[in-house]
Amino acid sequence: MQSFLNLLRGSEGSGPPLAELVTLAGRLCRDLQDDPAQVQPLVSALLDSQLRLYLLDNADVALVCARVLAQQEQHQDACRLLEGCRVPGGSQELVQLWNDIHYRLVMKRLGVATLTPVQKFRCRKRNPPPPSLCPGGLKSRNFPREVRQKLHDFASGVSANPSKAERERLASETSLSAEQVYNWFANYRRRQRALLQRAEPAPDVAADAGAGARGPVAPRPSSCPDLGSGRGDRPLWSGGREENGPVQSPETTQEPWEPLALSLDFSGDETMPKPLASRSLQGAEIYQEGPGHGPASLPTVCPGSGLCPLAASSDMLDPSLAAPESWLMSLALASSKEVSFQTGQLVHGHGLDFMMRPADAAVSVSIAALSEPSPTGFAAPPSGNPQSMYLEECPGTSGGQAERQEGSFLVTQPPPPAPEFILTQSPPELTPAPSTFLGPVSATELSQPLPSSQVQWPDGQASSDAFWGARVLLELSGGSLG
DNA sequence: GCTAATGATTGGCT
DNA sequence: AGCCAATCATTAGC
Repeated sequence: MQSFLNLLRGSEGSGPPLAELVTLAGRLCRDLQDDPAQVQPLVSALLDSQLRLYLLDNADVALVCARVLAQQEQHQDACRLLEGCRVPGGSQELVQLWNDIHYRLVMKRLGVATLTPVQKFRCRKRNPPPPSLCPGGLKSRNFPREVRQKLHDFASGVSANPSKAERERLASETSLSAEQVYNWFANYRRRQRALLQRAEPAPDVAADAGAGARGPVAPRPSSCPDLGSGRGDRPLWSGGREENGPVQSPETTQEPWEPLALSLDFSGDETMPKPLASRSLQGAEIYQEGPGHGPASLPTVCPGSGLCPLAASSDMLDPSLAAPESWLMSLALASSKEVSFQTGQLVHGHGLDFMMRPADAAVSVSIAALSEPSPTGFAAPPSGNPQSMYLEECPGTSGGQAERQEGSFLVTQPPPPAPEFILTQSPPELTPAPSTFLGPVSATELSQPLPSSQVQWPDGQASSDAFWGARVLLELSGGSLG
């Protein structure tokens, strides 16, 4: 120490110091930084030296000197010192010290002993470190947008549970580490679940039976790569800041529909394509046929020009119907577009079975969900009190005088006095149409623009089990179908 | 300044 | 190792 001070004094006035002197000063500072009795005179000598500008280009010298100044409450001097030093490549430690100094100033000003993380952040924003300390500037902690988009696309389009090989590939493609990719997907899954749980207003007891909330991801059919990881891994259609997944057609992004609050309880069934489920109750849209079975092959949602405007007023819809019933309904509607209603006709499509039955009032759609893929046949009408909602065939675009779109329905809210929505406790049989309801469908009416239909929902069960086994029993109970 | 989103960490569990 | 919940620190958007 003393020999260094002598060396320092001997070097003054003779031009720039030797690099060795600067290096020695830095090493000494680092070695003595925890010894106040020695570091104080060292710092005084360094700062009093005519060579201080050179010495302070050493990161350790600058660090220790500024720290000592800060400890002596000479914050302004410490900051000026940090602003003046030219450490090659910058220094994280110096930036940290810069921040610490400003934290102390803020604490002093506010009269507090500590700062919250947010207060520290604001302090850093207001007092960015000098460029000489961080030449590259402050980097955003968040991943670049393109990176997040890529990860999100993978999560929504392929799997939210990528294999190790997939994660490594994504890591190389995004310049992230494998651990970062892993964390991203873990957070993604977790937050998608949280999103669903938050949007879930009422527990569905029946739906929860037999499927633990933390159960493993339901196996996905090989033909359904899109949905593999379950209830939480699909993006909302238009909610939040998340980008839309690839399932959504470009057209849908242009629609001004309000995102419907989701209230899903798949309860172990993780195969439900939530976006479709929620969207199915939103606005005018039709489903176009898609190949194969299962949600991944669901028809592409596209806005129908007045066709099938589900949910005349979506805000009246009970969010608990957003899925999966509504989604099944959508499937029903989608599939029903493919057929003409024929009494007794069995229709297969999209993994669902439909049967058209003769009746004399309205269309009753009963949905029963099975846990196994449905072969043919029909699900027994659900027991208990089904919830009911009403469907009307789409009125189209011209003030209700629409073209007939066979199988295209409009979900309407029930007339008053039903306050909330359409979930009335009704007997398993057909719910009588309200007075303002358009009423039963006659054979002749079915060939007219606005046949009415009524849908009965099972209580709970449909939302509990796998979509794959869902059967829809579409009972066409209105008149004979000419 | 507030709030929600985001990335990371920790500890427990299988 | 992989997943989870809880939590923290940071950040963007308003």
